[in-house]
Amino acid sequence: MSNTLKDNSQDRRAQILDAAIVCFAKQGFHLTSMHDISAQAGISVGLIYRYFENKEALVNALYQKHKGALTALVLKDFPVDKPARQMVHVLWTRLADYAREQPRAFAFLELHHHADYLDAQSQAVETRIVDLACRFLQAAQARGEVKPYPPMLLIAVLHGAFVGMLRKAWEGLLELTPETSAQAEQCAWEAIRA
Amino acid sequence: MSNTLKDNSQDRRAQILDAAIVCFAKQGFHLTSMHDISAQAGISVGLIYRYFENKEALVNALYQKHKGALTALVLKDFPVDKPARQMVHVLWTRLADYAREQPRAFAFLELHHHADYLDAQSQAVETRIVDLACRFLQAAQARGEVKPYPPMLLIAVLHGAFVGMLRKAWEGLLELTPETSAQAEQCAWEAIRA
Amino acid sequence: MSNTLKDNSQDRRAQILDAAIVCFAKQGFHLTSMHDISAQAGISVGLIYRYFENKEALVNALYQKHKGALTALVLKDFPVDKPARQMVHVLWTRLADYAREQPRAFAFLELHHHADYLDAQSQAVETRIVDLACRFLQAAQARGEVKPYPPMLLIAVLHGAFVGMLRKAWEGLLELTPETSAQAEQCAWEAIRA
Amino acid sequence: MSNTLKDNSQDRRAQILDAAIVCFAKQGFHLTSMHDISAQAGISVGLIYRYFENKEALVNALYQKHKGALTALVLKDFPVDKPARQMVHVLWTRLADYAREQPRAFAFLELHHHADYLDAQSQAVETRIVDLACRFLQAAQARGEVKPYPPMLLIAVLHGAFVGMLRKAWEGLLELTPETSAQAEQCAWEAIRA
DNA sequence: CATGAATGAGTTTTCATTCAT
DNA sequence: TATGAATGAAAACTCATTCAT
Repeated sequence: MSNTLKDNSQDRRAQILDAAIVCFAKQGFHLTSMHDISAQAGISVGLIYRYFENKEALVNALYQKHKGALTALVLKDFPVDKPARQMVHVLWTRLADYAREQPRAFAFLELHHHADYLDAQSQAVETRIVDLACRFLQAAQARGEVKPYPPMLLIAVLHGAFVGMLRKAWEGLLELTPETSAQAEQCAWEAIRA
Repeated sequence: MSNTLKDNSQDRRAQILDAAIVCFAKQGFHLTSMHDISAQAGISVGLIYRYFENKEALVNALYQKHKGALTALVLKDFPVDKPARQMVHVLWTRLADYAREQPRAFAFLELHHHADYLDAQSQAVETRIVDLACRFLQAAQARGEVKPYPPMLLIAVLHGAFVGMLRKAWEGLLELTPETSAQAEQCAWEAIRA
Repeated sequence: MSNTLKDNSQDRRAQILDAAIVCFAKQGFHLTSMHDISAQAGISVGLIYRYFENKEALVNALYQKHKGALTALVLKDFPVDKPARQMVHVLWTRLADYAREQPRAFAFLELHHHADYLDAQSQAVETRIVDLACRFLQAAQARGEVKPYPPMLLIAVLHGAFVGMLRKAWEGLLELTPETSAQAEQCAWEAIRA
Repeated sequence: MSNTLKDNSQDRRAQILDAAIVCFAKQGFHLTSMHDISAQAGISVGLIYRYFENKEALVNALYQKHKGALTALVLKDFPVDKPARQMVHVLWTRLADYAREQPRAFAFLELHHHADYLDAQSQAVETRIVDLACRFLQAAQARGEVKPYPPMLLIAVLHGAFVGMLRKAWEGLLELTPETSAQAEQCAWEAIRA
């Protein structure tokens, strides 16, 4: 195929990103050296720079990739016109699925504080999904299904509850089973329902 | 008096810790250099090492100091035998007061990910308060006031909701007023109530 | 014909050398990367190594090529048996023509300091022309036309004056016109004439 | 003394600058690593950065120091109102003295091409002395002592002749004695005299 | 007790050169 | 021939920590 090169190139990129997320999830951005990533990927340090301008560009590409994937996963056929309870259910289970299947990606996205190195584009990815969530919540408020509080507050509570659950699970303090996830979901729903 | 030395010593320690929290809250652990802290404190770098073994010991001392202070503040005359709703109210308002009055301490404690450098003792401080909270919740569960879910899950949701609220406020996406705080508290309560 | 290969080969060499001189004249040896040269030539990096052992061999080939070309140009039908004034005139105008027509080659040859990387052969090229000039000057001295100083000194003054003029022109401090060049030539002549 | 610290600091700076000029004169800017300089100075690499922001700041400080010293040396009690021949004599002998006594400084200043890294201030140092020389020459032209050519051209020829002489001496092609220097001076004078 | 100069290991980044395709 | 991905050594620069004063 004529696009073998392109494919190889994409493979390398993906390989580096995969290595990076292992390191970043485990140690965070600042404790991860470019050498760590190259070693994890089984390649030389210099090669990373053929694919990413620098460490910051790499972490931003990584953020955008996974935040984008998570967003897409959550929003795919999202039950926009269904009752809020069902939206919360879909949201929660999809987040939980993602956290279970891609624990490192989720850890990277939610466990660490990114403010240091995220660029405007990465921040925009986050902003976009928050805006979307706001609109859903406002619609639900209009239908009287959820509390008439600032939508951003409800998002904060929902998101915070989810992340709180995950953190305790990561710390080994909470066993994360379908049952506990469902219980947490119920909590989250009751937190915001009218 | 021999006490003068001790006092001066304590003053110095406090002075360094105060400088450190300014830096850590603003830039995080890894982006803060010992020189940053010494400059903020108006002393020399070397002097910090008379009071703290190394950077890690300093950050642990800082963590324990503020986590301890927060714990003490929250638990002071805590309405142990009152209804859960009231306990949540006291908890929430005390946390909110602390976050408002000691924004840097709260940012340091909750904004950053500490797993890298916290030692066993620091983790124990956290463990202690979580255990306490568990007991309160179990009592409330026994009284049928809160959901019969794993107490750790309820704690995760409560804590997560509070931190979520604060994060959005820090990001400038949410105005944190007594009213919004009260609304969030109501959410949190309904999240866990039976 | 087997010549086609040879010719292509020579073309490639020339193509690379042409690209190299653009880069070296602009940025100097150390700031020019092999990738810069390959990009300028529109070929791949690896290909350069089919024609030149390494970067140093390339710069030496380049030096010898242009120093040789300049030498040939200056010496072509040089008025060996004419009065020194006329020799200086021919020398000066040919140097000036070359500097005008091949500004990059001249910049490369005279603007930068080559001592770092020039090999024996490159230095020999320079030596050869200097020796030649010495002989001309000694003949002129024998005729009493130029000062009876060490010929090398007179060469140094002549060459230095020319390069000095060019440098100021490169720096934009001096407009280089036929008139100013002629004036400088007159200076140079009077510098060495008996 | 209360300024022991200041003095030590100045000593260190001077020590680093001294080491730097040895390296830069020998190898040029790009071939000299910060480690080379630290080794030459007998100190650690990191220490250089306490005294100079970075390599570029170091080379600029060095340039300004020596260009400034040379300028001061040349201009000290310069025979401004004396005949041009005498001015050329003073100029030439002082340059020659400096080149003999501070060969490395002179090599650094004149042998290498600085355009890459010199900052505005360093360039201003050079500009200032050239402007001054222009004024002297214009005055001499007004008195009919030197050729009525663009002053910058005369400067180029004078300066070029001197540097040309020095280069040949560095290359070992010319023995630089008081006599040859005087001869070159005579050449230089006749180059520009009316 | 207090300073801050000094160290050197560690980090990011570049680039000449090689080699499988 | 020709490519350009891959390597790894070396460079600039940082910073926690030490120690002479």
